[in-house]
Amino acid sequence: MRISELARRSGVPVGTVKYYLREELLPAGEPTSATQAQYGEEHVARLGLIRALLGTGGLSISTARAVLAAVDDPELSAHDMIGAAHSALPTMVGNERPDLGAAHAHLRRWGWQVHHDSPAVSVLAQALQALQAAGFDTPNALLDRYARAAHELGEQDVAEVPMDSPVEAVRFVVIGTLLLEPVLLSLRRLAQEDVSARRLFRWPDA
Amino acid sequence: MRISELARRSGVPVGTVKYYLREELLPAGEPTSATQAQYGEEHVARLGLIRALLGTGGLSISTARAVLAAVDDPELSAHDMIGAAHSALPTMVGNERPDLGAAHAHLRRWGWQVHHDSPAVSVLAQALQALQAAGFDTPNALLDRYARAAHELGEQDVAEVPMDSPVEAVRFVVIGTLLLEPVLLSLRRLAQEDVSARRLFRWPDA
DNA sequence: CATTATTAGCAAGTGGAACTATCTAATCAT
DNA sequence: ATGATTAGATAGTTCCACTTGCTAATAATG
Repeated sequence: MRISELARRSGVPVGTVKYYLREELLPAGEPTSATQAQYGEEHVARLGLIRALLGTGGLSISTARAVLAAVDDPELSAHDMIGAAHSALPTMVGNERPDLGAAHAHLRRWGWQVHHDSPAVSVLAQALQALQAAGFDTPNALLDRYARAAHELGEQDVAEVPMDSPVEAVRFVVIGTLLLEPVLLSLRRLAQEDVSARRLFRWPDA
Repeated sequence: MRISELARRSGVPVGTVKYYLREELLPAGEPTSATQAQYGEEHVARLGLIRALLGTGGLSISTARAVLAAVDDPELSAHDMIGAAHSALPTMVGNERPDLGAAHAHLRRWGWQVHHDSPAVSVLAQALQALQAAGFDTPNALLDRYARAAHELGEQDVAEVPMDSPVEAVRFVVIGTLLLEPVLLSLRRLAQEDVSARRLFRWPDA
């Protein structure tokens, strides 16, 4: 398959395919001459993954490159995998490092064993800070409930990782972690709608 | 307080404050002359909220404007509020409308009462499509567990909405829905880390 | 074999988003 | 009255994810 067919099959414009090649998101095809290369089914699948990461996953090109590198790495061993996957994932931090104190206090309260400098801790800390800056109170009870729900999900996520193949496991963790996020968020919103509809939520006629 | 002090207090550069004024994210101050205006504490707080929405919340300027308009609207009545809040929230869709069939099938299975054309349904549908495009299998069992966790959170979210003041309620729903999202996502990742650490997750020595 | 289409690879351009800088005329602070 | 500050407007900047336009080489077709 040549580039134009690859473009047709994947629904990605030729120019964009070339761009992804340049950005090393998509591996080069097998060159058959100075101006031609062959692409296979794996390229079609890879483009599907790339579009999913960039679109729904909301990743930048450079983050996607890191994530895909993790997916490709056959050396990635075991428990480090989740760590590697997570550190390849986007942190959306950007600005100064937030105060990790509150976040660590919560983690201690829940007895969670996590790396002290895990990027997710920074994200949590920053999110808590943002809530505070926005004047939104976050009592422990609320966070505890969120933590419990998150922990149930985390257990299920980890339990489902296919243990027979490291390559598949990395794929599973990286993609599952990232692409299930919008699923989770939209389900939460839909659940809010459902609950509020069920309660026929109304004000006492202001 | 004049603009330079407002900028100092909030940590937002003067030029950016002016930009937010232009974009109608921040209400104008009380003008004291043709070239001067007074700002108050509410402006400082509002800037905190704006930065939280734009930064941690990941909203665009135009989406933030819609969200803030919802927060400001004292008319917004009751159960419509959650709907209004949600429709003001970002959909991150952008491209063509996805096939809603699968999403609706799940919602029917769960017996959730949601608006057929709720934006969250589109987000869910698109996320499911992205998973499929990425070659990631999402069996019903997995989604069911996610739905159950999400529904628990949704119940708690709705139960905590302060019913005594419509204005506060809108604030709570909009900010809570948006700014707790990164909290939830980071907690899920941390829970994954915790679970995988506990299991001393290892391969059988490849 | 001649002609047309396609391709790899590269450089430059585009459009949107979120600021950031500059300027002017008015006003304030001392 | 002299320097600092401000509102308001316009223009410029930076970054990002493409997109366009090229060239020289190769492939497909009649």
